[in-house]
Parts: sequence; C-alpha cells; structure tokens
Amino acid sequence: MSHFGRTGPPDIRDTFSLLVLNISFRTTADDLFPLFERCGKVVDVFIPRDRRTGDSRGFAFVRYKYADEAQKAIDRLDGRNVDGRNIMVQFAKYGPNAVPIHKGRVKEGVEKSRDRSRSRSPRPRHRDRDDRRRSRSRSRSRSRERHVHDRDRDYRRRSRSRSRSMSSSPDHKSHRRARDDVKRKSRSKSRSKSRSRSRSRSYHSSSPARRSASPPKSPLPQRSPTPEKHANGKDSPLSRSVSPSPKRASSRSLGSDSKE
DNA sequence: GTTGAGCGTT
Repeated sequence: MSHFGRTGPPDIRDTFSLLVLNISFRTTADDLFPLFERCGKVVDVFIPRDRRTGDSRGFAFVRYKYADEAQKAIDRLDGRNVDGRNIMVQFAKYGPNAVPIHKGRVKEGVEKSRDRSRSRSPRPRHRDRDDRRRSRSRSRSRSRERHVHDRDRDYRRRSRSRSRSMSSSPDHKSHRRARDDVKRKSRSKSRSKSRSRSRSRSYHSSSPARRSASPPKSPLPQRSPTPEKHANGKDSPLSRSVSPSPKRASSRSLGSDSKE
C-alpha cells in the first residue's frame, strides 16, 4: 500500500526511492509527505508496517520523481528532527526500484535503460554499527527471556536474523530434555526409598519456582504411563543405563566379577 | 503506553 493508492506503488517507472530511517513509530506518511514535498516532487511515501499489528517499523520510503530532488532532500532532511527524532535520509538500495548509486551520488540517466541491474552491487557491510546492534540484541534478549514463544514478533527482523536463527540447533534442546528426563526418572525412583522426606523437600524447594514457571502443567504424571515399563515389567531406562548390552555384562563378569 | 537496527506495499 502506498500513500496514494491502495493497490501498491502508483508509477515506479522513473522514481528515485529514498530510505528514511530513524523515524518515530508514530510518524506516518502524511507527516513525511509535506516535509519531503518541499524538496521536490514526491511521487509516493510508503512506510512499511508490521503485518500483524500494523505498526510502523520505524522507517519509510519516499519516492521522488527526479534524482536531483531526491539528492536535495537527502541534503536538507538528513538529520532533521521529525517528531522528536532525527531522521536519516539516504537512497534506497534494496527496493524494487533501487536507485543506482555512483560513489554516493545518484547516477542520472538510468531511466533510459535498465542496465542498472548490473550496476547494483552488494556493497560491503563493514560498519561501526555493531555497537548499536549489540545494544539491540541485548535488549531483545531480555525480552525473549520473558516471552520465549513470541517468534511472531520477530517477523521484521527475521530476515536479517536468519543467520543467528540457524545457529540454534534443536539437537541441544533434545539432549537437554532427554538428560533431564533421565534425571527426573532416577529421582522419582529414589523417592520410593524416602518418599516423605524427598517429597517434602521437593515441595518446599520447587513449589514457588514451579508455580511461576508452569502453573497448570504436571509433566510427572504424564510420564508415568510409559509403555516401556509395562512391557519390561521393570524400570527399563535405569536398567539400560547401567547395563546397556549383555556383552558388557559378560565382559565385566570376566574381570571384575570376583572383585565385586 | 513500551522498542530503535534496518531496506518496501496489492
């Protein structure tokens, strides 16, 4: 959607897109349009919004009819304070109608041919923006701690965070889960010996923590009716843990039998 | 009510 129509960009034949960063989340296209219109003929103002919430993502695209006017807008509006935040105006690079940039300056005459596809090249990304990125990551980490399953909210940074997302492998989680499972089972078996004491201690210790973590969840009774137990007749996980294979038992009896 | 690096719509 754009500022001028509901059916997408009006005419992107000969337009020069500017990326306006650091705008306030409350700033709308109507706010930016008059501001940028003073620098030249603005064809369209588009503010990408969140798909679900519809909130602004904090940046906008302003399309100019002429490149020189776009350049003028950059010169005049870059760093301008808009709605309490100083915006950053620069040429859009990855848009559908990305303007070719020639050494930081607009390359005029692009309209006559589409050779700009060749001119467009991925510029190096080495910048001193890591500082801000780290800050963002930190703040997000704390957010994720509170809400673990909010992957929907990461929609807008999902594309850039894909590298980090891929780093996390489910194997680790599975392993941890399995280990925890074993531990829990072992503990539950031990509880047979001193049921009251263990239970009492466990109750005191984990009652407050568990309540805050998962109130209505009770994973323990869910694991009790495991088919393995019924099939073997005795605790299979522990048995497996101690003597995984008969060959080992035999080997052990050879050398360590007399000792034990 | 919040956030703050980035690159776009039916």
